[in-house]
Amino acid sequence: MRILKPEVAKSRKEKILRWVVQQYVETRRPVGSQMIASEALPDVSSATIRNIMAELEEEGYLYQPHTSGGRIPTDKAYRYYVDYLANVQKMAAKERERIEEAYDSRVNEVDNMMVQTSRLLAMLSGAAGFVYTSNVQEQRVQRLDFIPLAPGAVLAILVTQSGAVRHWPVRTGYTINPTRLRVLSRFINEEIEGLTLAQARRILWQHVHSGHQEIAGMADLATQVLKDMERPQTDNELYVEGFGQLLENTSEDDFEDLKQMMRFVEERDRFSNLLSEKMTGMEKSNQKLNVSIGSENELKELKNLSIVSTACKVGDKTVGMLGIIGPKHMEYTRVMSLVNFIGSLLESSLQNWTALPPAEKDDDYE
Amino acid sequence: MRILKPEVAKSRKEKILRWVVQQYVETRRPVGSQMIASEALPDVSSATIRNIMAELEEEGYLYQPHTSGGRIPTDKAYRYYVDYLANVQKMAAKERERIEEAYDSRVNEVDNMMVQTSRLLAMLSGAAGFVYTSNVQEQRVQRLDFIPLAPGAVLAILVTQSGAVRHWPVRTGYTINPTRLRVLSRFINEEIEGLTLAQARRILWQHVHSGHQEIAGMADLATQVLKDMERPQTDNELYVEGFGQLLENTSEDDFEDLKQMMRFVEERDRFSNLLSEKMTGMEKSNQKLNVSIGSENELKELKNLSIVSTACKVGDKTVGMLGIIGPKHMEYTRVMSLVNFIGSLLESSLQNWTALPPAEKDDDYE
DNA sequence: AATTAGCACTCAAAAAAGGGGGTTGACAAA
DNA sequence: TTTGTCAACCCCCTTTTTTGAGTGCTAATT
Repeated sequence: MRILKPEVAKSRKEKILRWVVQQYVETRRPVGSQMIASEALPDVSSATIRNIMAELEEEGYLYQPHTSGGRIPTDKAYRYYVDYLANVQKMAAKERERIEEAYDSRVNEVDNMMVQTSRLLAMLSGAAGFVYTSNVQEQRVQRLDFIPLAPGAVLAILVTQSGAVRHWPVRTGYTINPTRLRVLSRFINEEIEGLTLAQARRILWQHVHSGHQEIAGMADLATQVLKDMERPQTDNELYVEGFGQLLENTSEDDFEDLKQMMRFVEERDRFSNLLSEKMTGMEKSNQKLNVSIGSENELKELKNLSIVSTACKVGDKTVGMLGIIGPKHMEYTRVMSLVNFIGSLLESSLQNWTALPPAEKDDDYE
Repeated sequence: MRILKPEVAKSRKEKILRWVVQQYVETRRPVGSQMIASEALPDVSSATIRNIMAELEEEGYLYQPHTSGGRIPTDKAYRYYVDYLANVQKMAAKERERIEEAYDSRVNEVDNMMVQTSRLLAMLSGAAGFVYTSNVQEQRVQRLDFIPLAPGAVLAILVTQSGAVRHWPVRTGYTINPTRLRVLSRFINEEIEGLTLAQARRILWQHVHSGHQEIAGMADLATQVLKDMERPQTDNELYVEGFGQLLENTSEDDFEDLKQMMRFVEERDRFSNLLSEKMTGMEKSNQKLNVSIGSENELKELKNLSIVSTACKVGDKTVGMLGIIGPKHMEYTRVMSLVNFIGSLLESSLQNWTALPPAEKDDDYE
């Protein structure tokens, strides 16, 4: 993979490439040979650097927006930078602590971990943060309960083993005897605990159709609940926060890019799909941290943006992803370690609620 | 209040003022006398119009950004426009239907009404939409239930009479017998149904301290639940969606304004406070639809933005607000009727779940 | 063979220099 | 009170000039 010859590479070519990337990320201006000569490599003349940069251009790492006026990194350069040049540094202990604290106070403060995590990501990265929970249909049921709300109305509450809670109101049209409701709930829980939503639905359908006695008279309710479980539920799976942050750290040049990006992200489906694909991809290759640079995303809307994401596991099951999306010219080293770290925080937070002794049968609920 | 003399006003001055506002909203360019003369008032010469516009300027309705080159409306003009000139037109029946449909399918599709409503507002207005739920502490409890999650962990579920559902995990540290949990739940519900959260907390505290038998041994749990109820919960009260929309319909000139606005909105607290104040203000003056134009907001971040909002009632109690926030030069007539309409939709949707026969005692839950 | 100095050339960005078009204020006439 | 007219204004757009950093190339140097 390492394309550049070791000797030259290590000593100069790589150094120059790294410098161009860093400089460009910092200043957002094409980098020229003089600048490098004077600030990074005082012992080498600008002419030499020009030669090297010409080589780098030929190899596809640099690119001149105009015949003269400095060069800027290509996607390939960023990729190389991320893969070989950016030392995936651990974050300073002090910073870790600071973040950890912020995380704890936020995540415990509010029931919705996902939103808070996205927000924290955004705040710390200066880009937009997201948390994506993988397809709910594949998650496993921990409990499905019903709370009588009012005559003719019941609140269904679904808890998955990955700790997500989903609730929705169900209209039955008629009032259900609360005792029977509890019986139903108990029955259902015995049947479906630990199954995926999809499986659970199948089982329940069978029972509804076979007119199981515990369900008798409540077929309506059961049917409705099933229908609601079935829904793609696209929306609640994806949390994106911090457009403001992103805007903040963006110059007017990127206005159009941002517009496009937002349009894309606000079509939740497309962004969800992207993340879903990415997730399975990462699962296959057993990758933990992923960086997708510009056109690597294969979506024209994202050609000037990068996504840094990490898979989020509970036990050995990938349950979601989280990360940030921001301009291609971002501080990869910092952001990568940040995403990495917050990912681990969320994981341990999830673990807290789910990796408890496998949901022991407390079916003496009666 | 009506400052302009009726005769002149009705016939010309107002007409010109209205025309300037509408034209400016449409084109975003200063409006000159010729334009008005040729397109709006062909029977009047441009010189006359100049005179009138000079008056309007003197009275503070118009303002010249440059010594020549047309005039643009001041905040005062927008205010006048909104108050007297914009006929608060009903929306076309067809459009109403269309929206109603969209609303139904979205709101029923997903458990989170608030987010969906915000999104719909954004989509239809082209600005950012928000829904704000007023201070949870004042909302009334419908139910508080517990679902055993795992040994040592319980999920608390709170349903308010305005239909909001809040849930959070509680760690007890030790496993609670589910039967006793149910007893507790029943006991609590008997005690606090219909009270405000604040009241409920007070009552519960008393019981915890007096060591009521139903609570015995579960003081830990109760205490934790109380603590969680007590939290300001600032975050879950405010939903803002559609920055993308807003960006979309914004020219590069407003970039800075937008940045400021987003910064402001993403500091949830400040925006919440603003809305909270606005809400009490509206409640006092018994106002239904409110429009705050530019500097009327008394926040420099919003000096170029307007907020159109409506109070949202369940029964006769104001439970929240919803509306849109967008550039000062928006189509007020359209947006106002839109906000109005969607407000009524949300209201009736809430009513559906809450104004049912006053939550009959189904305490035979046992 | 690699490096360097020097030179002519290129081109984007910034500054300067025109018009054009629409607007205004003023004033005199209707 | 309204209107016609006109000089002056000034934003906006386009064109031109200037400037400065950067490049490629070649010949000289190490």
